Amino acid sequence: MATNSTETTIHDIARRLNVSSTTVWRAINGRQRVSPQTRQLILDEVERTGYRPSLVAQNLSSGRTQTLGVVVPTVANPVYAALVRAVEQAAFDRGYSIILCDTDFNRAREQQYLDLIERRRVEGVLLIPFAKGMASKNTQLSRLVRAGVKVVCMQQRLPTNEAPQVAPDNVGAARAMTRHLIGLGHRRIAFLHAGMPPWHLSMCERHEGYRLALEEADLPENPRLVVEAGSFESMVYDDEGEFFADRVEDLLRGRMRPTAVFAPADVLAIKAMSVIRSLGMRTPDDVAVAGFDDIHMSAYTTPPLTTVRHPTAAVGKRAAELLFASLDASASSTGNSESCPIERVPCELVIRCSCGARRAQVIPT
Amino acid sequence: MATNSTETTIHDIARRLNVSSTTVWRAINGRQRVSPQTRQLILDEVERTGYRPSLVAQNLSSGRTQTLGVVVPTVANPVYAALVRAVEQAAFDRGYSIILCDTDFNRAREQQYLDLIERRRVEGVLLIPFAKGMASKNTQLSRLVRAGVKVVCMQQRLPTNEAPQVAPDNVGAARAMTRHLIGLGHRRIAFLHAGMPPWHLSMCERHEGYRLALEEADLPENPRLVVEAGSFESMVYDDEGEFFADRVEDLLRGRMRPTAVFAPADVLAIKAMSVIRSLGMRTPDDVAVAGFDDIHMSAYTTPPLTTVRHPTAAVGKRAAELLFASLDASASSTGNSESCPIERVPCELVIRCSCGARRAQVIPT
DNA sequence: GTAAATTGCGTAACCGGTTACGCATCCGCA
DNA sequence: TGCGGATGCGTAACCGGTTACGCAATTTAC
Repeated sequence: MATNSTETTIHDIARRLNVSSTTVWRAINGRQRVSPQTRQLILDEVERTGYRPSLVAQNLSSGRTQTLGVVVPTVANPVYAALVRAVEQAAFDRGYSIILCDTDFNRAREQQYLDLIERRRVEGVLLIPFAKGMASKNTQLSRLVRAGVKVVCMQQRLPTNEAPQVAPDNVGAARAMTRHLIGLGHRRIAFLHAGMPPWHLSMCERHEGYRLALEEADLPENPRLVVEAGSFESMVYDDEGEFFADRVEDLLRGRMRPTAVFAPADVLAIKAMSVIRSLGMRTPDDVAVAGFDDIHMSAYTTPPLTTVRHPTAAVGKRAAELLFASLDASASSTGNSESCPIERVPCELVIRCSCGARRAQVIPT
Repeated sequence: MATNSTETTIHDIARRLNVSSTTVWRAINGRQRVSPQTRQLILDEVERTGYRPSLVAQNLSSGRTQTLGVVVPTVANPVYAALVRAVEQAAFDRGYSIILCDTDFNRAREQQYLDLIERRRVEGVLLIPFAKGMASKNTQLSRLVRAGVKVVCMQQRLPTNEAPQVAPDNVGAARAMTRHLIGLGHRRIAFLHAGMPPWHLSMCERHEGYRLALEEADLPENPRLVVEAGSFESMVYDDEGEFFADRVEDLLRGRMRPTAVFAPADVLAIKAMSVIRSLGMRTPDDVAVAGFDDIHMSAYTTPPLTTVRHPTAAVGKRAAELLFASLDASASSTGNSESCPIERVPCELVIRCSCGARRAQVIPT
């Protein structure tokens, strides 16, 4: 029962003009023949009353909601925000709306959202899967997939392989960056691991790239240079920021002092530079720093940050394309592919001063 | 015509159990009496089939969509992202979903989104009104308001006073920060204006606060110290970043060289510090820098940025509260308040090193 | 023992837009 | 004059959940 009084319906217009609502529909949608006079009469009335067809009703009768769910740990993270943005643009171009679901790194909330999304009958879901306790089975997600809702993961893999994924080439890019550092003469390169496996798989992939590059160069990986610097959430919320600072300080004060630090996220790298400065050391003279993501601010830090350019726009766009392709396929045929490929988007190295470069430079990997 | 095959409805369940769909409804919603046996039979079947009621159908029949539209210029801006987050949390707590509309600073897109939002029959809209050409009448917004959709503005005022607004106390906070700079002995304080009036009213308000503080201290405002440093969009997208850098460089190289720079947004302040460094000057020794917003990164810049803490969480939360209050009122009575108050949320000064402080300090305004 | 109230459940209509079907009416053409 | 087809429009049912109404069966009350 509509509480709003001022909502004009197709039936109101029909009644006022003594025609059937079907005729009004035809006049508005121009799909079937209506006499020019009747059409004009109806369009005038539509104009006069400011009638807008209800998408709620259209959705119900068409069985299509033209809506996607976008589930992310937090839009406060600039990388996730960029992904959301890219996805949103792609959806808008296809006439789809985005329901934003910010899970706040919270597993229960994620599950609640996935349930809500299912009840809202969204056509597809774009997911950055990341929440405490992710290792266990994602019941709601499995439900969704079984219910025929298309799901594509971005940025971060799903431990269970239930949905196709689009992500940056974390291993390749981290390897290239580590190679770059080795090429600059660094032999003691630290890695600031944030996020325990298997929660944050992309961090693990970047770690893998780091490891591979060391191996290639016959440099044994030194466990004392791999710092478990706290959970990823702590980067975004300051609460545990102290823990991170303490770990980095331990690293820099220890006997195995690195000449370079590779932080697998710019937010971490920037915080690391802040710690370095607070210890009276200088970047890059005493310690070189490299990041990952190339968030907007990284070009303006002191010194500007050498980093990996995370192709957020490309990842988001590609994920949306994959999702729409999947929707189109299931609309036309019984497209039951069941394959869940992982697509990798290449990254670039952005060489700036934090590793000693004089001029900024962009290198494809 | 539903294309999905696997969608269980309340009628399917009813048919399978030889009861009416009304009975199924009653068993699920527990609002009217059903015999224990029938209830159990139905609940078992619901469980077995994994039935989830369609919110699309519920929305149509109830006339309430439990959905809000959130319209922002871009989630790439950390301040807007923080507002979206706060709003999203508040909405989630009330069982509402958020449709995210990123207008990309684009007027036409904003209008398209507002139209889409109206057709989707959202119950309310939270808007950060800001798009090129905003000075002209916002036709779609007026439509919405007339159609009875509740609108609350955040962060930024609407030139036409059509909706209540929640915003930080820009004037008061900018005044307090300018006072602080004056108190430190600065006499030539520059203001980096970004965004021509009347597009970016909050920038203008901050400018007003700056002006008031100067006036109080009997310091005449020097037009050469007020730099029109490009549009706000240029801060977020790098395209015109050069223009900003050039203007700041002109300022610092000019004969009226300031001893302090007040940038009415942290992203601007951070870029300004980057320019200062590139000119071989130092912050705060040669030029002090103050920002506005206290984005997450500002605590980790070199040097850490003195800034105004923008109460994004409070603003977003309050805006959502106002919107819900308005929805509740129109549901119960004919609540036709027609008043569009502007609510101001107080800010704090966050004193860090970029203005010469030794210890970080937070001061209420 | 009968009236009244309660319980359990079905029917039908509604929310607003969409669509299959069918029936007049009108036109062209032979 | 008659036939085929196009034109213009209305009827009714449907999408899936909700709800007013009412009826029969059972329980309670006096």
